[in-house]
Amino acid sequence: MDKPATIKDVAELARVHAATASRALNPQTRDKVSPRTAARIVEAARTLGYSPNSAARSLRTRTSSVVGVVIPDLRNPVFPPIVRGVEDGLREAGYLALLGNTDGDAERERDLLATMRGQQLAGFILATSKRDGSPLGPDASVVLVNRRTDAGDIASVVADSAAGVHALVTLLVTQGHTRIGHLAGPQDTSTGIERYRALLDGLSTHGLSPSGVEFCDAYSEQAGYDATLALLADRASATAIVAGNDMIALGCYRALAELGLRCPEDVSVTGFNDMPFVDQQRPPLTTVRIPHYEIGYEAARLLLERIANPTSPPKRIVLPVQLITRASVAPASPA
Amino acid sequence: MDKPATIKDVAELARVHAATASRALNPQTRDKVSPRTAARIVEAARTLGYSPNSAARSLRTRTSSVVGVVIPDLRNPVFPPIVRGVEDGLREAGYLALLGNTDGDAERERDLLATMRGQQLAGFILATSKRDGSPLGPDASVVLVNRRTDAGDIASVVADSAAGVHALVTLLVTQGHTRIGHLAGPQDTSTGIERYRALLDGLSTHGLSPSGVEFCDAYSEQAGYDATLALLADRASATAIVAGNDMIALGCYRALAELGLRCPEDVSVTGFNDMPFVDQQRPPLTTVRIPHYEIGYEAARLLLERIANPTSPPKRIVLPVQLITRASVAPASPA
DNA sequence: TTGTATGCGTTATCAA
DNA sequence: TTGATAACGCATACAA
Repeated sequence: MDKPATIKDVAELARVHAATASRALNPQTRDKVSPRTAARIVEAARTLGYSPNSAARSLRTRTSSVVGVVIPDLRNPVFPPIVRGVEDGLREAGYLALLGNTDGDAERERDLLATMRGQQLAGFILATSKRDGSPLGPDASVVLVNRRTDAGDIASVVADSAAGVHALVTLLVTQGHTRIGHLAGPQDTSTGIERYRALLDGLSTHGLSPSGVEFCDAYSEQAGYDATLALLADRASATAIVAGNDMIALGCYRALAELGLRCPEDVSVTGFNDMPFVDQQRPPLTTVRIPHYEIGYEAARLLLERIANPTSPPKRIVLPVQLITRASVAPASPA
Repeated sequence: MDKPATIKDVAELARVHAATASRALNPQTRDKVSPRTAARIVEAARTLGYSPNSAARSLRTRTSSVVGVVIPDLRNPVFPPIVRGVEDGLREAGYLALLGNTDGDAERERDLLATMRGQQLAGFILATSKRDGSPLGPDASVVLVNRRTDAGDIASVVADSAAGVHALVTLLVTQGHTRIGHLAGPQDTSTGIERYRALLDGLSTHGLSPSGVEFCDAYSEQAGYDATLALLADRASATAIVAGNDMIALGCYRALAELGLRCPEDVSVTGFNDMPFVDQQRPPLTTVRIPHYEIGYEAARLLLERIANPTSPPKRIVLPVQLITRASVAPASPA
């Protein structure tokens, strides 16, 4: 077992030509060879421990069983379950995931995609958050995660952000809140802008408008902290705050504590994502659970579908979300 | 820009032969071509947006710029920062990471490595936890993370578990604890066994032996919960519990609460890893911080070193850990 | 310093 | 149904 066996070795052992061995070993073309010789070839491959050289195959077929997966930062807790779902979905079809982080930097993303493009990848799953630009040539198989192009000409898998925000708004209104502020996520991300729009929309169906909106420049605890201070400096009257995501909500918690405001007695707070451990915060956070793993899994399935059938119209999958009610929301105080 | 430019296109545009273009574009052999023509070739490559076909290159050179990274489960919070560090370290050298999860399943690991082996990878970074067996042929470049072979013949990067455990023991003893129990991690993992041994060793230097040891079959909250019940059923006398990691410690928290025991008043608890959000638990957890990102980064550097120089003796890097003292440890009550 | 020739392992086309 | 042949794009030993 010095050098890995090639298809030629297999062919020799099975006393056929390499081309025949190739046909027998390839599920696509197996029926073009007689069952008897096919069995002999498969047997030979097994005894030799043959595994095809993917470089040679890629060179010949101009594709591979590897998919590029590009995300902003794996340390952001929403991405691990997504990537895990992607990986599981890919592996079922014998595909592997090539992972890259961009930190939300457009230049890093360009570099990374350029590097990946040289790798004969079968396709891409992009979970980067920026909304602008179609990142790859039209010939590439691409699935977007948590992100859609305005044109809608690229396949995508997203959670139903709008439904989640509407559920939050309905919950708050039901609890008697009428002064509802918003800590919006970055508006150059599709989640940020979608949730903001959904909030405006949801409030208006109840005849309300936001009691202040602050825009965070990042989905970070610090940005949430800063935005909360700004929001409550302008108008201290909001009795409920809808945060763009859980990290922002945690920053909001800290700012409220510093201002001497209690949650939920003085101000109700909601998040988005249902990150690990937000159920153990003080108070446990009311939020919207997104099926991260399923998003990744569906994205992988969708990409494989597109690879198999590139001309089919690009699907857009929207997965349902779930309202998770916890102690950070209480009825509005009569004050 | 229909089909990607090949080296032949570049050569044609620069009015040289493909071989010359290859030499000029390859850092290794750039000095074998005159500066003037080299500049012309580089310029041509740039205008054509040339990027080398990695499949062809791999086929020719029998290697690639891709490294396999194998972990148990990306959703375990210790791994994202490690993988991120790996990725950053690799990218500095133009390498990419092919990621795979095994769920700690030996068969899945075998399958995955078999699939990856067919991909002409330059090397492997293995963060799987099982201790047994050398997973790949001796010819492969491999770096182990959080794991060492008993033989020590494979390069590895680990945190100094023993020092961390010793620091915890010293802290507890200094606080007056003499009855210290242990919720050991799985003993088929190197971290589990190392921490257990270090605990025995650390206690013995203070003339103590453990006040009960329970072995968890997984690094999970549930396993920690079960083990705590078992530990305190046998002997309710432990005033401090050293958990194998943070997840086990959280399970311990839950079990203590259920038993009506207060932490830290009745029982002090320590964890290991300093996962996100354990500083926000009730009480905030005393634990040992492991430099996860740096471990990944150093693993990547070490692997690249070995790829460049395969015959050099395999290094074993041990990174320092840091004791994080929080409210889950209090002086032993005189009871 | 540059050009020529060859082969890496596989698959697709063509012929038998 | 099988065999022969060529080509994918690149890097290198050798010749010029």
